[in-house]
Amino acid sequence: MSDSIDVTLGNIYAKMHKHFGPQNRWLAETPLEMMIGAILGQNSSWVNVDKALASLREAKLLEVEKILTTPLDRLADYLRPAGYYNIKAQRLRNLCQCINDLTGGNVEKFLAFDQVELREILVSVKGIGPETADSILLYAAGQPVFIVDSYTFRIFYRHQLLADSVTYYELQELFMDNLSHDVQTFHEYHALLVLVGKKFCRKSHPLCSKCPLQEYAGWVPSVEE
DNA sequence: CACCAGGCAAGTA
DNA sequence: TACTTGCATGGT
Repeated sequence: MSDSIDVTLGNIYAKMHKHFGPQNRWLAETPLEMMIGAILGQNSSWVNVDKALASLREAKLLEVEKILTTPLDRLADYLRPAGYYNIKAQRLRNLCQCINDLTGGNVEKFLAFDQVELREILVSVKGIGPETADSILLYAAGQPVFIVDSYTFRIFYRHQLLADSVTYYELQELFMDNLSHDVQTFHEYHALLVLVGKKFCRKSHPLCSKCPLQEYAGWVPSVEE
């Protein structure tokens, strides 16, 4: 077909990268801070997560031991700006308890577990689901896993690039089967999807004609053998 | 004012 | 298994 366009996940990435340029995403100062940020970021804006992280840092609570020993209601108080502060305080506790149990509180050792094993450990922690686990794997452990989030679903669904019934793992598999497993690329791809989602693919809005991915709407991404 | 933000677990049928 | 609901502050 002379008028067909080549729709691959690589081309979609290239299109976004050309439109927005490279992304310098926020990165926490330490791996533990990354993990905490991943939990605080659940269904919350990062502006507010940063405030919570800053107050934790100010109070010198960014340590496994401190999070385990600080009274839950006091810990929760620092988390207020991030929302869901009671639940998130407990979730931070659960993660730190897990790190303590497995490696005596040694974060480096904890993150050095084999990728598959670490993922199983993470999702077994109450309060850590698929996306939070993958965020920790990519950003804190430096493992090449693709993070699927609500923006990823919404952007691809709205452009009719996938059925609404696909699961987290099916979509993750699609990306990981068709992209090179490169940490930096996965960082960038995810960041660009978040950007496109915020700018051109918001909830309760129709397909946006200004979206750089608009020309791909209705095509089925070709898959490598 | 209404709506939304880089989810997750628990409850219901 | 497949929905629905609670959690909560702060920005647009």
